[in-house]
Amino acid sequence: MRIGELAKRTGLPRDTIRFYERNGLITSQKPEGGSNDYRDYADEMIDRLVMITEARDAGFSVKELQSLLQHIENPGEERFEADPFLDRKIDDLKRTIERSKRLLHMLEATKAAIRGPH
Amino acid sequence: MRIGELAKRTGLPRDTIRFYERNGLITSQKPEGGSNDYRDYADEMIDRLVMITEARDAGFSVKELQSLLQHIENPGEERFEADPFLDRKIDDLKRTIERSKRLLHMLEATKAAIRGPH
DNA sequence: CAAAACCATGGAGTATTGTCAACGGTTTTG
DNA sequence: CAAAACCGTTGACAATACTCCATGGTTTTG
Repeated sequence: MRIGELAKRTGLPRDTIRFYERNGLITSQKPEGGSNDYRDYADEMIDRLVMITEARDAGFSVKELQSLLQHIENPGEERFEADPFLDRKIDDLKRTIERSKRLLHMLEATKAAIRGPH
Repeated sequence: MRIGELAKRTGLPRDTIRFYERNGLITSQKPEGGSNDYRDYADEMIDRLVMITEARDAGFSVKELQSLLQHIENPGEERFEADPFLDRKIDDLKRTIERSKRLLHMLEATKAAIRGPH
């Protein structure tokens, strides 16, 4: 699949996809002896981009995603051992969820206060 | 309280506090006929900055916080009516929480997969 | 009272995350 | 086959959120 189709399927602009690729978040194959230099994307990149978008929206930076995807793709080495990076990200996420819940309750209380007692 | 103490109590750098003030997130009194031009901060600004930090960490932009704090401070006008801005922010927050939970489960699954079956 | 610590302002600098435009080549389509 | 649609690269531009520095004045401290 070429970049235009990938863009259509994920809803992301082409330039954003290229940006993520430059930063190692996704990969493509460049046809060897072809007459063009168009990137060719595997189907899996669709899900991957959707996941990347979710993670970005959840506060993960591109740099964090580089490491994260690396760890997910390439478990290798530290099998049977704790992965400090993964553990830290999991903790961050838990804290983010708690923080968001606190904020949510605050906003809901504010809303109730504004509407006044009924 | 002057900016140095506020910085110590909130853990934020002075420049960040000034930045937030420039952007209308907090306020201070400038002594009228004094011999200096030092800002004077009320105690409430401590909690306010803590809340701002939480909201920033939860993904709120400074611009959003401007509006949000305005709405919280100044309910006035639309009493007894729905506040679209507040409602939208509440929805955003709910979506963020769900998104983060999905991601959390994914990371935990990844962790389990890496550790392998026991 | 002098040195150290603190404060203000203005403006420059930085990192992150895209987004856009220009230019030139390739593919698809009517 | 010509125009439209697509693709690549490079480099500029932009918004956001700080962060730092220079300069100069004020307050605190030993």
